[in-house]
Amino acid sequence: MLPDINRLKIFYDIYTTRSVVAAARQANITPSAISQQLKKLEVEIKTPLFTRLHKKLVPTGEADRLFAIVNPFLHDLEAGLRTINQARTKPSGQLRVGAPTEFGKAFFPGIFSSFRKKYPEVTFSLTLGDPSVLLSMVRRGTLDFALVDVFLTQSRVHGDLGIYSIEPIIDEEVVLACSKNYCESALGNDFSFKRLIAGEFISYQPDAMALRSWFRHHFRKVALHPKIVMTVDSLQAVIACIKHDLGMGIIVSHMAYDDIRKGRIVTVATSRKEIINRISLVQLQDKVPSLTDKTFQAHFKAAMQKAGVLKKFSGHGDGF
Amino acid sequence: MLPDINRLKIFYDIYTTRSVVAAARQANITPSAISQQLKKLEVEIKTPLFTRLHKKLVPTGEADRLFAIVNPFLHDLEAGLRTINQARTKPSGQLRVGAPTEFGKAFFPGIFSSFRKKYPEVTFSLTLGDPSVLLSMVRRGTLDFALVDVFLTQSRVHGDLGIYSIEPIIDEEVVLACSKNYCESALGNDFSFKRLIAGEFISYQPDAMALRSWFRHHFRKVALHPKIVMTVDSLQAVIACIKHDLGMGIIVSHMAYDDIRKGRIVTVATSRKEIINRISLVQLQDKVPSLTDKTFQAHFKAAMQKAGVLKKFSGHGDGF
DNA sequence: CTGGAAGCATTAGATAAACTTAACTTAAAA
DNA sequence: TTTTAAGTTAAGTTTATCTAATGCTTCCAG
Repeated sequence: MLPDINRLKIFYDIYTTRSVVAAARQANITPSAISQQLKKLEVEIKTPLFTRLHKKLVPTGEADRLFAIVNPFLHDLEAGLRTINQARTKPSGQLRVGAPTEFGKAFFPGIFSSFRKKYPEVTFSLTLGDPSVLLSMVRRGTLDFALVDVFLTQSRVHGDLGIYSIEPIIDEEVVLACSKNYCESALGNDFSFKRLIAGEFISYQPDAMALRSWFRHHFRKVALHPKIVMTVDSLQAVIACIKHDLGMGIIVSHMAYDDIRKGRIVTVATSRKEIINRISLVQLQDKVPSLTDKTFQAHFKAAMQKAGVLKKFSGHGDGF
Repeated sequence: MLPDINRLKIFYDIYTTRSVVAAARQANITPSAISQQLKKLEVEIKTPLFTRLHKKLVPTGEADRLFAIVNPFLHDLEAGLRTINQARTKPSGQLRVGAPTEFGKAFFPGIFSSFRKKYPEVTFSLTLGDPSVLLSMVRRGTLDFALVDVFLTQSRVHGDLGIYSIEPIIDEEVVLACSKNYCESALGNDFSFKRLIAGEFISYQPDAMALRSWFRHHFRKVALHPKIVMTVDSLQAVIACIKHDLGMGIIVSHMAYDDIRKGRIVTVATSRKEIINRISLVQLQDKVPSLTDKTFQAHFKAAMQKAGVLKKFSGHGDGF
């Protein structure tokens, strides 16, 4: 059905130059080869493309139509390859990264912005989502890499983790927090299970998964019916609610660093260590990272380092 | 710079199937060949296109971009070739024809219309112009063929006529005509040079070329200062002016067939035969005419035959 | 946990192209 | 007329593509 596509390039050379000899020079082969290729192409598509006039080739209407198809393609191809190739010396092109919803919303806009100041040829596509979604996108090649809470999913990821390279980047401290006010008036500074469970809570989802796992971790008990006074699927919003004395909520400590340091927000401490949410950089094990990948990842890690995530509150931050 | 383009087709097969084996089936070659070609392509463009996962090929971002270029091209190409090929069994596509201005305006709309009733897949591009323009367009392949007053130009066509195939189609009788009224009242039915030159004329151009050559032909004299009462570059308009007794004008007899037959318009007869304007079908000698070409040309000739151009008034109509 | 099965990669050898050289044709220029 | 330039053709060579056979790895079934 389709002709030999290389011949179309030769056709292009002939069409643009209107000459076999000129086309041969352009293609760095002999006129004879050009002539033969053109003939074969005409046989393949069963249509004459040029009327042979002495020392001249006059394109037929079919040649015009074919050229109209081939010409833009060859230009697109050349431009595309130039772009692709230039990405080997200078970061450029689109970077497709995935991140957990809250984490992504909080950090990436700023990181993207600062990165693009250095490398304006790079564009981004940020996908926010659950680990399982992000991992499968990485596996399908839809994402170049993703930041993922691997610990949370490790077990229930379909397919095996062996195909990924997983590099821990930061450990988020997951804490139950409330305002200083609330801590004194509602809890009387008492962090016992009984006292806590009787309080009010702000949750991300109606099922209060995060809350339940916090209680499971810290008290080995299930918080049967926490009194959810507010449900909002945004970390920033939960922090704001806490500050307005609405109740207690699960937050990531470094996201409210200043408020905690200055005592406006209090984290509920128990005898057990805090839950650590390990966020890792996940990419395909066998993928050779592009220059753009590597450059951005370095930039990202530096930014995380600089933000000093976690280390301020506990000691188990630097992972492996 | 550019990679081997055939490999891009193989890349396309791999990308769409995400599998070497499936691509091999599609291309009717062995998986080994596919694998080798992919490897060579990746070396050529110095960019990995797929990360090899067990039993799976995951496209990189570069592969996505390349595919975005190759995919539409292959589809366009296939569609284009289908169209081109179908033109071998059924007239279709664009027919680019040239014609003298007046002749084209008068005949082609109707002929195109009747042709498209039979062959709705054919579209037209009609170029009206002088012989020299039309011939050079034919020579450059911009027109598939043209109707041309060859006699008028024969001598001053640049390049030689040998490259064209020239087939006389019709001989137009070029006459000086006026209304019956005008003939009687203004000329007194006297067609002598003196009487004629004293009359009023309708001309196409201010320089009255056609008029002058009519007088040169019929009286061997130059009509020095004909009294041009109207200038309009349209044969139909000139005929209308004549019918309104405005004066005499050069027209092509068959265009006013009915009016002449019924005596409403009178042609000025002299001792010499009428000027014959031979219109020929011109195309490149060596061009193999497409089915669409041939079908339309047959249709055109039949229509001319049916119109019975010229034969009604004189005998030298059927050319060679 | 062991033994196919399935998919991809690699090699060498076979096959099929693409290319070159050289001779020929033709039309235009000198 | 001779010369030149462009295109074509035929034959031989070179190059590249393909196949066949083999190995590797992972997945799945027994």
